[in-house]
Amino acid sequence: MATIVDVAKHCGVSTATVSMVLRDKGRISDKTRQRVLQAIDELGYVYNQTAANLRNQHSNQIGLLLNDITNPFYSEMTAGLSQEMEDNDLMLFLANSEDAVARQKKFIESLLSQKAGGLVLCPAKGTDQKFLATLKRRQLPVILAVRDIEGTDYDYVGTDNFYGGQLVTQHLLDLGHRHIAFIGGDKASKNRASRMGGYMSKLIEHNITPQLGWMATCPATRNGGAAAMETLLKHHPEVTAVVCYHDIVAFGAIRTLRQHQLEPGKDIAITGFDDVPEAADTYPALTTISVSAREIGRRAGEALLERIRGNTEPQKRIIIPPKLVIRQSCGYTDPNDNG
Amino acid sequence: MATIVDVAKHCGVSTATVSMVLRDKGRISDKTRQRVLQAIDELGYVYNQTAANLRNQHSNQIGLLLNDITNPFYSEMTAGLSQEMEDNDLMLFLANSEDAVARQKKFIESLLSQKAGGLVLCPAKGTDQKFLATLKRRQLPVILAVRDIEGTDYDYVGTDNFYGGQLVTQHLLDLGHRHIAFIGGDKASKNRASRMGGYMSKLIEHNITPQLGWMATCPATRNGGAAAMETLLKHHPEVTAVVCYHDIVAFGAIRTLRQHQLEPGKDIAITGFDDVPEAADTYPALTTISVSAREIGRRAGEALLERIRGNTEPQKRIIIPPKLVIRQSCGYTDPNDNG
DNA sequence: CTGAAAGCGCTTACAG
DNA sequence: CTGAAAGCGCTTACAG
Repeated sequence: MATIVDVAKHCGVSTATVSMVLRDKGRISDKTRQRVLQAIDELGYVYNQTAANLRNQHSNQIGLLLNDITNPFYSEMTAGLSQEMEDNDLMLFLANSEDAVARQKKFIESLLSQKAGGLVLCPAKGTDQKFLATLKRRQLPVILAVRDIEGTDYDYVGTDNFYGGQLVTQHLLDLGHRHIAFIGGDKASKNRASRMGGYMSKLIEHNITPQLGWMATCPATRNGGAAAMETLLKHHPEVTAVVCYHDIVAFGAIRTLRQHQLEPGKDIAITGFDDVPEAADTYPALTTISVSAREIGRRAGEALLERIRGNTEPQKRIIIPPKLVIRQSCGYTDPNDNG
Repeated sequence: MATIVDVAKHCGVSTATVSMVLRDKGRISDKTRQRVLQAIDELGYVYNQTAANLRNQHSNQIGLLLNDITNPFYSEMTAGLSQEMEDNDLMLFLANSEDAVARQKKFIESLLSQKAGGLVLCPAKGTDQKFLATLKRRQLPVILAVRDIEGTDYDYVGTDNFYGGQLVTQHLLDLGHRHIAFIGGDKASKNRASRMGGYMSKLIEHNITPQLGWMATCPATRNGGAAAMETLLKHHPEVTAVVCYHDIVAFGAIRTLRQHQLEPGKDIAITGFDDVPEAADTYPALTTISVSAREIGRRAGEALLERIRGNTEPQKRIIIPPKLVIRQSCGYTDPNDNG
């Protein structure tokens, strides 16, 4: 395996020169550059990034930690980030925390040990500021994505969950619904709290008292949504519409509806959050909040790049405005006809 | 930042000793080990993997190249592989080729430059043996996943596409269908050819002449499926059932069906391939071929680990048997009633 | 515009 | 069971 030394010898220059043409740095005469390039070609030289990493004290690698890559929302986000990284010759380390802080910690320690250049973090449930503070000390640039953490000064890229919750609830109210439930999500989830906050604020605005029984937590999965809908149906038959924590929960809830021969959009209105690709293709297609996961990934990548390049501006919070996407899962007609 | 040298000095041993306790190698007396561990703790020493990578001439990093991480099939596979990697303290590089050989090449070159330990490759469309042969020379362990390439001796993990195509076609034939179409997938796709081969073999077995007009290629996306179904409906109204290249194509096709007020499973039978999570939650739920993407990811990881550890057995081909999953998209009743 | 040389932080072969 | 030292292949500060 040829090294930079071989290349240098082969064309009678120093290794410094070779290194410089390799990275387009410093002033090298065109003639020398050509000679070096040719030697590289002739020797089949391959740049050894591991040596550069050691010498540079940092690598061209960045991490992405997700809770659940299996959720299409995160796949889309990953695609957006991956694109951004590729365009900048950075390599992307991927790991799935599955919402376990222990896994998260392990991954981040590997990152540190690899001298990774940065991290896009969708923090696992239960991540505390203290943990982030230790990260801070280690000088690793971090961008928080999707899930915010209070009391940190890392940049954050996400959406306005409160407003999204309002948007979807207002839509249901406009359609005439008065008995509106909210299901799904973890009790400790801040995003859930915000979405539910938006939901409740709209109920109040319309003089409807939020009922505790209308609000149920559940794992943010298809099965979680299905189970939550099951108990909701049993105990609160008065409900005519349900706001789901996100699309995946909604899909599970719809499954339960169908098992009860209830038609979403006709017998009961249902909404999601995220606007995952599948949402447009279910039957009826899901009315939901579009959050542009891909855009979140892209913007997180951009923000991370800036930090890696040494930008030390104060904390930035990039909030991508949510949009209501009206499809068929809330029907077209006056819901009072059915409820 | 403390190094191994600092640790060694701090407890009066050599760096060799520290290195050895760090990696649980060689014989170190328990007393020495304890002293070293304590020094590490006291100094807040962090192992520098980049130095180890340079010294070892290879890293603890492996690559995963996908065509489309946005397809839930690949997300599931990624989750399976990621799990396997984590269990073995390997880091996973992810990249999306989007079926462009140029991107694929670039990623693999980065991997080589990083001295990655191996690669799980879902080759991009148009990958030729020649390219794989050069990889071979570079000594990078590679496992092919999902898409096979002829004329290479790399291990392969995938499913039996031909048999899967047969399974689904036989099901449709059993239900009484005689005019069965096959839509979706790229003309050059080997997997598509195999699935379609299975489909045709079953038609022939039942004395049905496969019609060219019943078989349409299309991009393997939702929109591709939707468009293909559109033209099929227009030109071949005699068709009562359609085998889709995979689930995502089927979801797009179903969208078109709905737009024409056609009910899948009643007016027309439709099947998928992959058994993506969504398939169980669409309405009607999709009859499809289960391929266990997660298992493919896991097995690919296992196979790669073996190769990394120096196993030089001849090429291994791991074929995970496909299973027919009957749901509602082909109906329950005699399809002749409708067609 | 180019060269000589130190050093990044490990691991391992060798000696004891 | 442990130590001294070479070397992995780069990059950069310095000198010219």
